[in-house]
Amino acid sequence: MSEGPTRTKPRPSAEERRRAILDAAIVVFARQGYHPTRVSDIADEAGVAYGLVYHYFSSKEAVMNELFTERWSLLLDAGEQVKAADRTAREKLGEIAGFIIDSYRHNPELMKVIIIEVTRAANSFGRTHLPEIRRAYDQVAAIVAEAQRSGELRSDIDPDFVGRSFYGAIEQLLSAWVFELVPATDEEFDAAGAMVVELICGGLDPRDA
Amino acid sequence: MSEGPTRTKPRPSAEERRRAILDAAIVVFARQGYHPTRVSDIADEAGVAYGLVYHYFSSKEAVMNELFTERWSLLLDAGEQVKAADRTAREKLGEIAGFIIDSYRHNPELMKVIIIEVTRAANSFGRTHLPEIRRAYDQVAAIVAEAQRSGELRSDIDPDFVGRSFYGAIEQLLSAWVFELVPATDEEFDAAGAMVVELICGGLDPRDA
DNA sequence: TCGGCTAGATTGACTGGTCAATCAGCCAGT
DNA sequence: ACTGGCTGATTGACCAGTCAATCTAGCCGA
Repeated sequence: MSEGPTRTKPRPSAEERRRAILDAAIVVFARQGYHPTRVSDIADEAGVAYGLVYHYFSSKEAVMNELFTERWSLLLDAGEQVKAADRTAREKLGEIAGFIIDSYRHNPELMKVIIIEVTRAANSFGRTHLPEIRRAYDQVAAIVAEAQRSGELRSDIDPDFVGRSFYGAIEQLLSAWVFELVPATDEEFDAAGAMVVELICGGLDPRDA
Repeated sequence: MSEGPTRTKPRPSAEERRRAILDAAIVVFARQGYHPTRVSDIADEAGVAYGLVYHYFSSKEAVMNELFTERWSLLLDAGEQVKAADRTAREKLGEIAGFIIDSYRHNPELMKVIIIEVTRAANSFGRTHLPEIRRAYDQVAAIVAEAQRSGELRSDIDPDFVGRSFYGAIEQLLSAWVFELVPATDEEFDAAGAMVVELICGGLDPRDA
């Protein structure tokens, strides 16, 4: 076989290896779910030896935590930005919804794993990461509370409840795409954000239409 | 020890035994979650031998399925009743929310198990029972669709999306009680139903208030 | 330039512990 | 004395995490 003249396979850097393992984990977690996947599945998908996973991560659980934390901190950062911006509450909620929907659009497997295995998995990772998850709810609640103070939104509904419901609606939205109950097309993605905001902010009353 | 004169322990009927096992399962599933509970935990809680669980049920999974199906069919029946009733959509959704909240009020452990282990557990029982779960969403969607046709509700939001969001909000509501983020008091129970309906049907617009 | 040397990366067979499910009988009630 | 509800020790499968051995890159002194 003709080999290149100098080197044919430069060994990947530690960072690249780590990334390869994380990316492989996204693929297999998305395909089979967290619990049914064996560590060897991750290693095989990444094309590395079983033991190497433990060289870069302390446990299978740590791999999952890394995936979640990495992405969720982006979401929280975006939320803080939006919260501080000078816009109507409606626009702010629209941007948060849009950010999440775009995350799904560009990285459906990762978002599937995060929604199914963490956010909705109240007894496993959802329990562990409750504080971070709540922080996202609280951002929405804060936006709503401020808008209630200024009179932009009616004040007779608990803002914490709105925050939870907002994410409840979004979870259901993504779940429907994940389980292919609704086609995950660009048109759906574009329409979905507006729908969440309309439902939560605008309600269903015809006086509004 | 003074024993009664005739019989001290009439052996429980088969039906009673079966019930005792199901009730024990509710307690331990609610306490520890489905996956971490061993079949011996159920047997111990019920005060029966390990093997007896397998006399009445084919597997640990079958116990869980029975718990879910038993209760969910009540919910679906109630939903059909409400759907057919002669009321406004607002009232109908209020009754469905009220039914679920009352279920939690009177049987918090069972509802905890159903919400956490089935409804929100998209990768285990949630997957298995998706068709039945969807049926509940569809009832809400049908109520909304009819109200849209009659003009009671605005028509520019997909009723299927409303159905999913409605249950998304309720899931979050119950989850908050389950994890004691919000006190599960009678006042909360009474207020919660109205809040769901207001948010989903009434929206947040002050023009409405 | 070359060989030896070390640290860190990489390998995968193996171990230990966990349970779900089975099954060979036991015994209470008739 | 029979029979079917009932018992619980046993078995078999599974898999996360360990670890001793091997490899490789790059450094250093001759």
